[in-house]
Amino acid sequence: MNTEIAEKVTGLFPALCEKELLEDISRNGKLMEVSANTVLVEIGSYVKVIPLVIKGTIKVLREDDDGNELFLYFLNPGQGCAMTLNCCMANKPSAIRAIAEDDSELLAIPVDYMDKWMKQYQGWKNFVLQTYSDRFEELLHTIDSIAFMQMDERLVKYLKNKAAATKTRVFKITHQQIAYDLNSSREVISRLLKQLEKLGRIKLGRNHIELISLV
DNA sequence: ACATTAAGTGATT
DNA sequence: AATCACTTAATGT
Repeated sequence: MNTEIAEKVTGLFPALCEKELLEDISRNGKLMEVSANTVLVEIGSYVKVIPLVIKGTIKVLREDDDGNELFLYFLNPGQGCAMTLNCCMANKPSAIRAIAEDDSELLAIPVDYMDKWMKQYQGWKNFVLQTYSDRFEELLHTIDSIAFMQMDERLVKYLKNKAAATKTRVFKITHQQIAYDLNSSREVISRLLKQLEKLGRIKLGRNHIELISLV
């Protein structure tokens, strides 16, 4: 029994605290460290492990037919990837790409245990359902923001989101990358960022953005 | 000093 | 809000 894993899971995933489940997890899960920008799940790939986030931030994004990307959401410690759960159970290729936003630590659970644990452990089942539920809600918000919100609001939301996920107010990022994430164009992002700077809500520099007051 | 890349701008759709 | 064509500024070699 790997106590390191057990401790981390108890701390971050209270839903998974059943004794036998905890033992099962610590026996079969593998801790892995990934550095920033590592691609964890590629679109079209078949996923064989379920990652639970222990430390860091994972960015989940979608891509359209032309290869334009669209940022969906961040995964933080204490969360698992709903898409992965989904794909694993249905044995379908991934519809999303997941990349490490920061240096992160994951607990990888082999998919083979999915079925068994779903039946065997109430806590695991609850965790899976909760994960689905959380993401579903999140996705609805994302849809709202694409369908109904203006770019400026989406940008502010994106910045806030990123700040919350990475727990920092200064990020190293280019306007172009934000444009990719939001499926917009660099000029539009630059102009909107400029406005925010004029309002004193952020501070701009080459390759970095500092958040001042994003209410 | 020069090339490269990020960011700013005005005009057009 | 996106795209184009161009300028300006910062950075690496």
